[in-house]
Amino acid sequence: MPELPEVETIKRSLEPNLVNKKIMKVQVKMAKLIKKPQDPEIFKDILEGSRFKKVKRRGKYLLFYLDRPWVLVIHLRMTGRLLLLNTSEPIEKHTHLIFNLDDGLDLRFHDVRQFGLIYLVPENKLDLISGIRTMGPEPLSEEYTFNCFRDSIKGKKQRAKAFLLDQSCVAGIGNIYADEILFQAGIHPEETVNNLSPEKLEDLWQAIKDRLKAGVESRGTSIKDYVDGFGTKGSFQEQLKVYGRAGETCIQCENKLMKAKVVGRSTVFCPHCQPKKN
DNA sequence: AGTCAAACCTGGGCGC
DNA sequence: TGCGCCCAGGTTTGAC
Repeated sequence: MPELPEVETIKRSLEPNLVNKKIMKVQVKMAKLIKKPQDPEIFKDILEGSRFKKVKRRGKYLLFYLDRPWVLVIHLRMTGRLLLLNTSEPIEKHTHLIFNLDDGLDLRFHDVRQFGLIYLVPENKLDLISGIRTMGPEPLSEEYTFNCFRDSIKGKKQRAKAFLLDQSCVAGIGNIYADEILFQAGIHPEETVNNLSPEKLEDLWQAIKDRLKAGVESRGTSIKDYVDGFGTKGSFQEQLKVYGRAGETCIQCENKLMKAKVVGRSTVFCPHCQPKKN
């Protein structure tokens, strides 16, 4: 479900409402989602009595720092949700984890497909989580300069779509934003990245920053499941130019948008505005 | 180094 | 209404 803009929006909705809140009780309803530590009782023992100090995002991961040297790390994968609700609210189906806080609110983890990942690791051992250990640069950070981007692409023979979806190349992009970025940059999803001209590389770098930034400003894309920590939908779906529009008309040239499988993911693009060189 | 299919799950939508 | 099939915002694994 959520890509960088959605996870960032969730982070922003949760942080002001979690900082300094104490976890009174942890209810584990589906232990298999807790990947570390293995024993859910240890998970509960460390969390109960802790206070949230800070919430961060890294790629598509949410990091909840505590007033103990431990970090709660959550990846929402496809259908995960984190919601702040009154304890009195009925517990919806597919709610797998509940944190009862000291102000009458719950932080609840809800996940229809049960793909979500939950970890509790020592603050200085975030590298135990392989997806974080190998995570590429944050595309909206100041450090993600054109030089940084160009270096990250140097020598790569992946297709453009594969590069964007590879979290070790650049953090946080998923299927929706990958298609939107490639359309904006005018790059065919199957173009090999080391074939791109310097101009096209610049376009791609700009498009990564621009589309992700626009997604954050619209508070994410709500197509099926995505909502922020208060259940509020985003609005970036209104600005999608290719994703979900296969067979419809390109907004730039009036040709028909094509659908293809690239890197095992459904991909929509305009063959005219995103030509392939070879 | 890259690509591909399968696996992990449930539910929605479609054709019949 | 029901059945079977395909699809879905992500990532890992193992085979080539």
